Amino acid sequence: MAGRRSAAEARDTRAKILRRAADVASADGLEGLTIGRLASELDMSKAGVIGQFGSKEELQLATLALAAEIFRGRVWEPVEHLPAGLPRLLAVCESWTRYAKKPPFPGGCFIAAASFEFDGRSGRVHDELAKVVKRWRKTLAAEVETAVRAGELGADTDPDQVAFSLEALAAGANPARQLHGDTSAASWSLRAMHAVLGVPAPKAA
Amino acid sequence: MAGRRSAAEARDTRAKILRRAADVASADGLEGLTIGRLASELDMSKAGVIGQFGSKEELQLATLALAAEIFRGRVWEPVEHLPAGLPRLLAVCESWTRYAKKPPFPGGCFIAAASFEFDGRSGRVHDELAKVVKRWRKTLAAEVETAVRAGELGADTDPDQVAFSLEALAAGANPARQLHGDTSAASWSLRAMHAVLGVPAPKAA
DNA sequence: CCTACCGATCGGTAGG
DNA sequence: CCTACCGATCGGTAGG
Repeated sequence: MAGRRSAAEARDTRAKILRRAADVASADGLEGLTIGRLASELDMSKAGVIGQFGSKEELQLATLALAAEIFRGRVWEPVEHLPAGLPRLLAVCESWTRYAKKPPFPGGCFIAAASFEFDGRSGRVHDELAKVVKRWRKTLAAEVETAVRAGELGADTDPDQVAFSLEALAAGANPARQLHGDTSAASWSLRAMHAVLGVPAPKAA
Repeated sequence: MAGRRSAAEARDTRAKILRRAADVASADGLEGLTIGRLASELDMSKAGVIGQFGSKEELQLATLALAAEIFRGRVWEPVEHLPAGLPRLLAVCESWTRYAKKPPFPGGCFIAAASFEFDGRSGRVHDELAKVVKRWRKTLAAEVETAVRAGELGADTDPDQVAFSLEALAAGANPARQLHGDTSAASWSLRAMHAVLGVPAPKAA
């Protein structure tokens, strides 16, 4: 036991490491993620952890890729089948808000936290993060464009402006919930998103 | 030379350390702030740096206090003299946006970054940060209430909802500018804040 | 505010 | 994927 493993076992181990890495990084940041801590929490050796990835940076990139995949699975995939334009955009707001309210990681939305953590740095993690977020923004902006063409949103709507606003409002739910314990954070977030899209908010809660 | 210093010299040194600490922490986080790095950048010994504060946590708290003071000086104080309510609220949006566009620290707004960095942790830095942000939210919400009483905002306006939205939109300018290099981040932010306050945006840019 | 030092932990490697 | 190990750096202290 404890020697080299089969390819299938190695894949399992890799997945186990990444799950835990995402949990840790969601709370303590991608930089606060350390190989030694991961090893002890997983009852593995440091060499066993890092051997799967080669370097901490590769581990960070793989963790980011997992988080992006989970985000997509929880926010985009559930609404993908809906008609493009405003209906799907509103559904995204809802799945996004649900995601922010019950995040898959203990520290909340990983992407939002990492965006603020790495915005001032340089390197591959910064670059990859920028790519991931830009892709999501483009998805949102394209949806806004469709809604404008369908006449569901005003002709003077700026898709990039709307995409920026939605993202900022979604991200804001994170510190609101976790820093201040605001239980209404998700509902604030959703109502503000609705307002951006010109959907009237129901009176009171 | 290099022995004990007078009280006045010690104060100067303390201020110099904190300035640099805020610069470093704005880019690399309050946790990424290390005593050794600070010492070498300031051409001091580690003992000289930490001796002023006693522990890293105290240094983090002092850095946060400085950042909060600078924020207040750049965002609130310039508009404090204006009439309370919507006029002052709009002026806050402008000074806030200016602040986000030309931040006093290389890594952008310190408070926003720290909020996302520490929202999932516990301890004195988390608690103090929560206090600082809550104080600011209360200032905003009070201003909204004044505007509602003056009839400048609709009677069904929820002050906490508005405060949340403004803060999220201001914070969002940070990763937009630094992660994606969006030069329009500040203007997106301002226009979205205006929309929240029911102020019509000027057509196009 | 300095020198000199402490134990702990960092990322990572050699070799099996 | 483990043991055993590397140099570098971490936060912090003693003592002047």
